[in-house]
Amino acid sequence: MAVASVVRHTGHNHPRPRSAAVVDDIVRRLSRQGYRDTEPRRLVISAAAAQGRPFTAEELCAALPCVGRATVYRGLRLLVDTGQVCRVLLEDGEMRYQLSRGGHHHHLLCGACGIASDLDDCDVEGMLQNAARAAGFQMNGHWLEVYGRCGECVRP
Amino acid sequence: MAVASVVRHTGHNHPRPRSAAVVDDIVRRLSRQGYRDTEPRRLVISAAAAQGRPFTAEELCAALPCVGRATVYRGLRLLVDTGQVCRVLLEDGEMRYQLSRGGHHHHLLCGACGIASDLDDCDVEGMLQNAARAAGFQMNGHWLEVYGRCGECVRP
DNA sequence: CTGATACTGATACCGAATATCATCATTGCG
DNA sequence: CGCAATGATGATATTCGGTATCAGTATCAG
Repeated sequence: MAVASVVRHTGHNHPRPRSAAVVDDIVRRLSRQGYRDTEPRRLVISAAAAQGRPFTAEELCAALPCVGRATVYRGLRLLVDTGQVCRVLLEDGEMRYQLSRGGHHHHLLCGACGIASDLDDCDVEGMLQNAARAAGFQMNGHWLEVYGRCGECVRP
Repeated sequence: MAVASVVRHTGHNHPRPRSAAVVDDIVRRLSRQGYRDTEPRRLVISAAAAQGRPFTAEELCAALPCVGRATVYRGLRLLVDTGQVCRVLLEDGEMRYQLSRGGHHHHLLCGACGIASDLDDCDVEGMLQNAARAAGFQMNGHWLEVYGRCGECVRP
């Protein structure tokens, strides 16, 4: 794959593919938290960024035959734990992953093309707070996924 | 309606637990769909009904040492597929199960005691429909879990 | 440069879930 | 009621996703 062959882990000034900026960004954030900047880790991030739709750990492994399984799994877990990648729950219960743009948001999951777009501006929070409080429940978090068809798949 | 006096398919006449009505109810619904009324299946349903909080397949197996693993897994899957049992997604991504009272509802999951109570009267549906439509998305389903502390755990 | 140490990756391992298949139980039907 | 058809069971083998191990390596602070 093109991306993998170009990305380097040293600080050289090569012309980079556009996903390189995203990778750099994440690597920088990780560095700030004490995590090292390594090539396998960059490859994992790069592959995650290259996926067009929510992916599984196994798919990442398949996309990175040159990186050890354990490393892919560890890298993915690190990204999830640090919030760089968010979990995406499919309608059938399968768990997948997707690079996160950060901030609170939910996913609009298209059952046809499988793409997950983000829904940022939705105030379920307040409504849920009220409903939960009415039930004597102190809410401090929620998980929401929305399923259906994206615009492209509805009107082809 | 006969209040469940005896278990029909075995020679034993155990006194029925009070959950027997629930079990009968589910068995009847399954029968209507062509699934047989068997003792192992009843045991699985009964065990599922006896759990006080969301459970895993393994927990059911442990609670039913006299029923084969495969049978427990098959039974649980059947219950999920037919809507008798609903999936409960924990905050950390773990999937558990719980007997469903039917009808559309969400779960208020207490992180302290682990109990999942139901939230029936909440109109996230409409709000989500609007938000999704605004994003050019045709919504036809959603998954929502609410996390926090139940009344008992907040004020002990 | 250099040492401390975080990281890697081949492999072994683990646990959850499913496939197999001979046997058994349930139910419809005569 | 009794019998055949077939759905269900359960011991076992197997698959599969994910983690633990650990010797060797790369990174980065000093």
